[in-house]
Amino acid sequence: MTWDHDPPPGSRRGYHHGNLREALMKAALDLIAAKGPAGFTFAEAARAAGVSPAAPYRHYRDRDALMADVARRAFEAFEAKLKQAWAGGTPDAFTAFERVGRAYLDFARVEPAQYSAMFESGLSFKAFPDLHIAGERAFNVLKDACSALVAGMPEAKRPPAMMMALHIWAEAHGIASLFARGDEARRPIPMSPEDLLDAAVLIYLDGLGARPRKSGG
Amino acid sequence: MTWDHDPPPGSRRGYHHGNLREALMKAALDLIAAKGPAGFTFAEAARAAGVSPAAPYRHYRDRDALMADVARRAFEAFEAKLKQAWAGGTPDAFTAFERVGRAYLDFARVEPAQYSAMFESGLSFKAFPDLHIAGERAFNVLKDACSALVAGMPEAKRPPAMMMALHIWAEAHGIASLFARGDEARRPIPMSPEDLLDAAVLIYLDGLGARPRKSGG
DNA sequence: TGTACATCAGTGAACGCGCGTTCACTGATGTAC
DNA sequence: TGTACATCAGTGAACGCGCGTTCACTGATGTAC
Repeated sequence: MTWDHDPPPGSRRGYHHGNLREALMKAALDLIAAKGPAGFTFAEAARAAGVSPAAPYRHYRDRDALMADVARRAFEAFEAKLKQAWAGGTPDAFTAFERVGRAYLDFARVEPAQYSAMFESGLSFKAFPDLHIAGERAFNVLKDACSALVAGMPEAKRPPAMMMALHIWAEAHGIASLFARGDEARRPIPMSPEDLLDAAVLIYLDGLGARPRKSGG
Repeated sequence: MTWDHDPPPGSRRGYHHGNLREALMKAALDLIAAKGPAGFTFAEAARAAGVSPAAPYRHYRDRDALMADVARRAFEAFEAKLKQAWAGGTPDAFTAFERVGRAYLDFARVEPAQYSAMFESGLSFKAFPDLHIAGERAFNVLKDACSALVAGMPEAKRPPAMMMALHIWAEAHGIASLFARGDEARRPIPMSPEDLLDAAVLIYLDGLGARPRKSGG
């Protein structure tokens, strides 16, 4: 057995990097975290990965292609987190739904660079269909949760899950990008973003008549 | 009388530009509209304004200072539009409130570059206090509208205007930046952003118990 | 009304820098036999 | 197991380019008298 294919971090590498794609994505995320979604260059990512400026061209056509790959992977991680929070709607849809909301903001906070890559990179969905698909899949977690949440309501009063999901998404994204970001552009508010979203979701569900009545009102 | 101080657009100018500050801001807005908030340089703005690359330094310390001035002016225009839509809460607070929501999205749509400058420039509020103040003033229009809207409710059930304003703002901003933007990063949805926000506000106000009952429900 | 002078708001040339991209190349790896 | 060879994934030097910034300068404007 040999460790050549899996060098410990920081070890000397030979002529071939071994996992440059991965290293470039990590470098890109670090640079996004430090300087915003527009704040990295192909050359800089190469330097951070410890290779010559020409090396990235073996893996990506240009900077945007690298960015798109980063964003796609971010959407996949985001989808996984939301799914995990939903946990099949256990113990009940309502509880699980609130957990999804908190998971949304959590992701934006813990992984601001990934959040930026997904929503602030300015990449065209036409140019990167994979990205579009990955984004849809993450959104569908939210939409399915909405469906499950209102499934118990009488059909006539049941709101469209699509509309509901768009409302919740917009609220969560608005809060994340205005009040929960990690950089200097964050706007200070007199409460936590999590509490703010929690309250918004409660009020919204009350408005729909979709909240289980616990003690009247 | 002379027209020297107010040259018709396109006319030949002399050695002095006459209104370079204004011209630079306009150039910046055009470039933001074309290439996003990160998509312009000091040199490019100078070129667009028809002056040498050194000229802007007589008016702005650097690119960020120009950007901040653009954003500050955008906030002022935004505040004016929201105020105009609110129109003192006439004919009634509820009607006026919905008008403010539509005005919000309208601004984001008609002036995507200004919207970008306000919310996606990534400028630090610490570094540009004027910008912070201008943003607060625009926000206060929304907050005052919220106060007026819930003024008729019994005090015990009245929600805090600050929370309410943050909720509405986040929803409007989320919709604007996800679904109503002018560039390729817009996500297509099966309804108009205006209708989406309208519905969200109605449901939210119902949840608060702040909507006037017209025909039961 | 004219003149001298200070100040303002431009010019244009120059600089160093980092970026994107190409190129011929080369070391390492995988595979056919 | 060994060898020849194709392919892969890097190097490093080079290029043209636009940017930010500085500098001595200069034309236009405003003002004191």
